[in-house]
Amino acid sequence: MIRTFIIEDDFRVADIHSAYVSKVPGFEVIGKAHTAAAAYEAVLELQPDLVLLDLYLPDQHGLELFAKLQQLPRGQKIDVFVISAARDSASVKEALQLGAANYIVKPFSQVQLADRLIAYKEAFQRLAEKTDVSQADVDRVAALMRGSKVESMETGSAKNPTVEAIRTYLAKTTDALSASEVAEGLGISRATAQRYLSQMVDRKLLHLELQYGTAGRPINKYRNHRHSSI
Amino acid sequence: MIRTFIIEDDFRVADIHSAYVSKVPGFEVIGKAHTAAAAYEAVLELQPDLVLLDLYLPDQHGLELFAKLQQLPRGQKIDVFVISAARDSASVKEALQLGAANYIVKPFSQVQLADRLIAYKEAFQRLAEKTDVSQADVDRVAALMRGSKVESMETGSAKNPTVEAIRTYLAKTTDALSASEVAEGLGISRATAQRYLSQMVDRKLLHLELQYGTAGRPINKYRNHRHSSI
DNA sequence: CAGCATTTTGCTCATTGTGCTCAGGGTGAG
DNA sequence: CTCACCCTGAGCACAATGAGCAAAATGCTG
Repeated sequence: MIRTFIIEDDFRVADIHSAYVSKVPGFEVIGKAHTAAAAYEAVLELQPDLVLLDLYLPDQHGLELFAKLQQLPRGQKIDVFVISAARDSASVKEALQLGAANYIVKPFSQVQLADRLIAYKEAFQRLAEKTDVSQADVDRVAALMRGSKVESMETGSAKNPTVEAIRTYLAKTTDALSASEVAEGLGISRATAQRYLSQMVDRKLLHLELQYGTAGRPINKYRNHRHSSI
Repeated sequence: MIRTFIIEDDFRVADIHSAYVSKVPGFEVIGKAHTAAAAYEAVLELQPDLVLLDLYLPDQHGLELFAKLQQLPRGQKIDVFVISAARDSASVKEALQLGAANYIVKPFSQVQLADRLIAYKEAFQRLAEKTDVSQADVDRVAALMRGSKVESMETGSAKNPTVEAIRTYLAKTTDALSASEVAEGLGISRATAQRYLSQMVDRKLLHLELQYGTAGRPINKYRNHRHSSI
C-alpha cells in the first residue's frame, strides 16, 4: 500500500482528495493536514510514501514546505505530488526543480488523479523489477512520473538507420520536403517516412511547416533546423 | 546562454562532455570539477544554471552532492542532469526524487546529449512565455525535461498546428484581426481561419469584438487575451 | 417601418493527406 | 527449430482543408 498524506488548507477539498485517493487500488490515506507546521510534524511522525501538497497554505508557502521535506535524510525521502491552482510558470518550474513527482493543476477529476497515481505507482514498480536499467527504462519511468506518454526520446533517435537516412536526405536540401517526397527519394513507403518524420518533429530534430492551398488535408513539410551542424 | 558546470571525476571524460556541451547552441561551459568538494565550492562561486553531475566521485557519492545542492536557497536553484553508468533502479529513483532534470545513462553520444539539452532549454523557454499555465503545459514541460515525447496524458491536448499558427500570428500584433486578415497572413482559406478563430473564442483563448460600419454583416475581429497594457 | 442591397459568417461536402492498424518477413535469443 | 520482437508496407478510416452557397446581420432608401 502506498501510504499517502494530504496537505490542503481547505477541509472540504482535503476530504474530496482523500476520497479520490482512497478509491485508487494500492493507495491508502494515512492522514491530512491543513497547515504547513502541522503537516511537517505529521510527516516526520507518520513517514508517508507520498504527499499530495497544495501550494496555498495559511502559514507557509507550499514550496517552502516542499524544500524542507527535500532536506530530510536520504532514507526518508518522500514523493510529492504538487496540487495547485497556481498557473504561473515560476511555480511550475520551481516545483519541478525541487523534484515534484507530478504537478496537477486544480481543478481536476477523480479519474485524472487516479490515472496519475497509477502511472506513478507502476513507474516505480517497473523500475524496481530491473537490475540493469537502460536509458529507455529511465525515460519511461520519468515519463510516467510526469504524466507523459511513455515513449522515450531514444526511440526514433539517430541510431535507427532509416532515421539516419532521412536526416541525411533532408540535410542535402534547404527545401522543406513532404513525406511523399522523402519516401520517393529514399525508396521507402510514404507511411514509413511519415512515421519517422513525425517522430523527428516530436524530438525537435526537424521543423514542421504546413503547405495549405487545396481542399483536403494540408501537406506536412519537413525541414532541417538551421543549426544542426557538426 | 545557459551556463553549465561539469562534475566528472575522469579528466578525459570531463573534457569530452565539455566539448559536447560547447557545441550546443545556447549553452556554454563555465567550469569543471573532479571531486565533490571542489564542485561544491565552485558551484557556490560560479552560480551555474545547469550542472552535469556524474554519480561516481572520489570523495562523495554524487547523490549526496546533489542533495546538498538542493538545499541551496530557493533563488539559487540549479538544474541537474545526472550522468551515470549506474544502472541500478535505486539510483535512478533517488535521482528523480531529488529533482534531476534528466538522467542520462553512460555511454551516450553527442547527439543524444544535444537533443536533451535542447529539449530542456526549450521546455523552460516555453514555460516562461506562459502566464496562464494549463495542465497540458505542465505535462509538456515535465516531459521535455525528462526525455519524453511531448504529448501529455491529458487527452485532446495535442497541438493543432493551424491553431498554433493562428495563435502565434495574433500574438504578434496588438490589433484585432479579422478572419480574412488572418487567412491572408497565414496563406490559409478564410473559412478555415474563421472555423478556428470561432473555436478559440469558445475556448476562451481569444477575445471577440465586432466591427460595425457598413451594410452587411459586421466583421468579427479577434484579439489575444493578453492584457499588454499597464 | 419595410424592403432591399451588400457583406460577412457559418456550414456542408468533396477532396486530399495523415495517422494508425495489421499482416508479413527478418532477425536474434533460447 | 520456435518464438518474440521489430521494421516495413499496404490499406483504410478519418482529420483537415477549401470552395461555394445559404443565411444572417447591417445600413440605406423610400
